[in-house]
Amino acid sequence: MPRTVDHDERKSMILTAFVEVALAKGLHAVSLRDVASAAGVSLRLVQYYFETKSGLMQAGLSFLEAQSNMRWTARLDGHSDQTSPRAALLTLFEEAMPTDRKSREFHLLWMSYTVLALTSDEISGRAFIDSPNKLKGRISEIVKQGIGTGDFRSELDAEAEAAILIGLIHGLGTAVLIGQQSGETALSHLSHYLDRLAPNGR
Amino acid sequence: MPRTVDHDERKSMILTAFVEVALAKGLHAVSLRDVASAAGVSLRLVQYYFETKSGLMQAGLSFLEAQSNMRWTARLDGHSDQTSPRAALLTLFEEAMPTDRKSREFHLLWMSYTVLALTSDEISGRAFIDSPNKLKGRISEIVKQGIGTGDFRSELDAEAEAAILIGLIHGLGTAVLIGQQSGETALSHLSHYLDRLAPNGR
DNA sequence: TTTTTTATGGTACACTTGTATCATAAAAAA
DNA sequence: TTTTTTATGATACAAGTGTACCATAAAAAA
Repeated sequence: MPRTVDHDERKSMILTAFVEVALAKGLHAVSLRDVASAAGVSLRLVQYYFETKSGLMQAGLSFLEAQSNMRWTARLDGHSDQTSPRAALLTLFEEAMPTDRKSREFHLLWMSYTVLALTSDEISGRAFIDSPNKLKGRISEIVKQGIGTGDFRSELDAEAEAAILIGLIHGLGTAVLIGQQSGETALSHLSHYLDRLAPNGR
Repeated sequence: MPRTVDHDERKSMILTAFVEVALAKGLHAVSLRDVASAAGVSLRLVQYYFETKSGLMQAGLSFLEAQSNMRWTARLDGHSDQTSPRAALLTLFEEAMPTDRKSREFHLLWMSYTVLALTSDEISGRAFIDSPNKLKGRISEIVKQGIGTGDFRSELDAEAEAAILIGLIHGLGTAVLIGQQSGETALSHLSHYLDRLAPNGR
């Protein structure tokens, strides 16, 4: 096995270029040549590492997912358990809102992929169900915990609350992304909403 | 002026074909030839009526908006004023959830256009802010009215409530669209949420 | 040193795309 | 009836696309 080059490193370099192009021209308009040129490699090399365009697109999605997961764990590390349920949810919201550039980029591409998965079948739609479901599970846990500690009202249905909360997160996130709302007001709305879950809540 | 043909009728016939193709292949993959063939006309004719592809795309968006407006007014006619604020909001939700085929199609295309507007500048992004803002205004009115009649708690901030509600509508709508949630559960969550706005609400 | 495998470059092909051009039927206006 | 405007058809063109094929440097294995 000669010329041993780190395959994964090469791949992620190309994928970084892919993301760059997708952000500049739109995911639907990405071409192999664009990616190659953005990565500073030949067209052939992109083919070599991803076989087909469809392969590149799927790898791009996985790449995004991985990056997002890293972000989430980095953000939620340390924060665990001792903080109040309310603070935990707020941290979740802060991470989920597309406020900084990186996050906005992720939201945009994720949305683009969602549309693609809904129309063509080049992209499997499973990720777009599994990923929010995972988040929903996390939220549900926090809500349950909050009910247990008395931070939240005892009559709350944790599952239903979690469904509403991810709906809110997604809806407000999109509103921020398209510029209908600022990130700050969205967060204040979420905070306002959390107040109502408390037993003494207005 | 010879050969007087109803221009608008011809246009909307072609636009119907456009929507059909966009649903089948995805908005990003629509070609003028596809539309022409779906409409049973020549490529030249599509050019004749819409000049350029960009023209067709923009006309397609206006077409969708117009159709959606017709649906909204048709649904909300008669319902006005006498019904309770809660019932009025529920009707709004029912209309906004992508449950039937027509509504799902609209949601999908609207989302596709949103993505397009965010990446390329072929499509103006204003519609995607104005349209939800109009809805937000309507909701805000209903909430205000509900506060006035005592149906809703007096301490509510109508504007903030409206922002939260459109966020919820959008978020849950997308969840239904991608199949993460059924329309029924989404509606039940919304109904559940509305309970909390009442003065006696849990 | 020869051979074989890995990694990379160059390029050609068939196809689709949007757009532009030339032609023409048909009906109103002269 | 002739002329002019409107509506439609056929087709050509240049550009960009994904994919396939052929070559080759370089390093490990023989």
